[in-house]
Amino acid sequence: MPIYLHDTLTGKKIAFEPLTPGHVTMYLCGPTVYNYAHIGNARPAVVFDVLATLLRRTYKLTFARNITDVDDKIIAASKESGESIEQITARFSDAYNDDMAALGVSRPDIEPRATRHIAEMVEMIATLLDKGFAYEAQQHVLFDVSAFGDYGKLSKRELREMIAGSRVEVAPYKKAPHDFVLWKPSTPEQPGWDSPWSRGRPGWHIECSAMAAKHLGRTIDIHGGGQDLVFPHHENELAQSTCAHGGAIFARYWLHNGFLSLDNSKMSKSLGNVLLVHDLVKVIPGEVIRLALMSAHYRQPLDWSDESVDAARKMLDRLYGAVRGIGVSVSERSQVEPPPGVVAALEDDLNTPKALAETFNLARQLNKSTDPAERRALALQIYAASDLLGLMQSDAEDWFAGNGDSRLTADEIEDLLRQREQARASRDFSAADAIRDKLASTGISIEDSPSGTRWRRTG
RNA sequence: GGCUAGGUGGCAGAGUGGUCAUGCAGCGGCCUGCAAAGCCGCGUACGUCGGUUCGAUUCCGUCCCUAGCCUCCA
Repeated sequence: MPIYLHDTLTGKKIAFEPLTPGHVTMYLCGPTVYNYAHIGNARPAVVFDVLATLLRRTYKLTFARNITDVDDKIIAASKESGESIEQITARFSDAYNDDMAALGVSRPDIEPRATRHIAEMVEMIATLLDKGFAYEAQQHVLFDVSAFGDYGKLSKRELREMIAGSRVEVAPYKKAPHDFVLWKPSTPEQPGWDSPWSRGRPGWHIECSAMAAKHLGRTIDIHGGGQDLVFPHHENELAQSTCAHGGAIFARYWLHNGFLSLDNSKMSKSLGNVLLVHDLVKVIPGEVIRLALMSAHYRQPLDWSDESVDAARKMLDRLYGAVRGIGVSVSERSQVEPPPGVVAALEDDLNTPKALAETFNLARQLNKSTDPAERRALALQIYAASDLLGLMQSDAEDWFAGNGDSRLTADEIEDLLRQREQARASRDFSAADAIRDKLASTGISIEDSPSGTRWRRTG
């Protein structure tokens, strides 16, 4: 079965095939490291992590996700805090990787940093100047949008419409409003690099073009990012790369994830409703956050709320509850082929909600079955599906032991359960229920079963 | 104003030209000392108005509404 992906450029879901048989190249726009990542930033990281896992089943994958470590926002942050730019970018890029790891996001194969690719950017800008796609003005270098006939094709905009609706303040050195900066001069206190045009720094868009070309080649298979990057960032990348590389196709498939809202409103600093992954992972299990981000199709809008988090937690409770008590080792689960229904769902443009539904169907079958061999086989299937999705990486017992606010230790709980078992054996049900109530009041719920009593933290 | 996506049952959220999504919540039953968990069953869901069709939630058009983008932004 081929993998189908929705391509923004053509607006269609098309069968995926890499340029080089057997080898896929993928580039994802990563963070600008001037602050912690918020929950909206985590969506593409998770989405493309799932895609990477899926692709690696069939292909060799080279996956690059950049780190933008030169940017006006970083300069501003440094000015504000007094912390050096190097300290800020080091601190927040480490934090980004830690936070994403907490969500089960694997490191990409390559994490290019903008500041280590200035030479490549300068070279690319020089090429664009040579070929007449860019011009120099007052120490700036600008891309001449009018020189690229396909400009607007990715974001499906007509240039004149954009100009009509434009709110861009036209800088005096620009020939046309939508020409964008490839290189801009730095003041002495700003970070800068020598170039033929000025001591300065690159524009944002050229960074990704240069890094993608260096590490993945002139034509990459998949280019991803959030929907809001389509214009202008990806449109501009597309223009630069195509023009610099003699018309070579820049990206063969463009993938964009939908926007995440918070309690049905846009996350923004001015509203003060920005949720940082860094804070969330302290109070919500990473898998819950990850599942919440996968509970809607990646191209759909997704609303983040206490309810959506709660729903994700309950879904995981159900899955862990099904496999609980069935001992499966890590090496065993890694050897099992994931269920065909789950694979098919993901191969159909990464339909994670459907993949989850398929997994829940397996859980129901497992719960229904009384045959130990069948139950075990189904548990392995559920684990294999979860491995594909990056979920259920905890032991089921640990999951239910959780880190709730109960003050009782596991030993104390087990001790109370033994007392309750004795009371039940002597049919002293009021004593047994008193113990159950006591446990419930500290956030422990219990379940009797033929094989003994289980407990879980619900607080 | 322009562009691009959407509008599915109490909620979340897939999908389809004509018998199943799935999860949560609710109701009834089974199981249980009672619960919990689990299992079984139930609820006449597809924004509006038209059109195509034997038949449309699914295709086409209109309208209404929502979101994102058009400016840094995942």
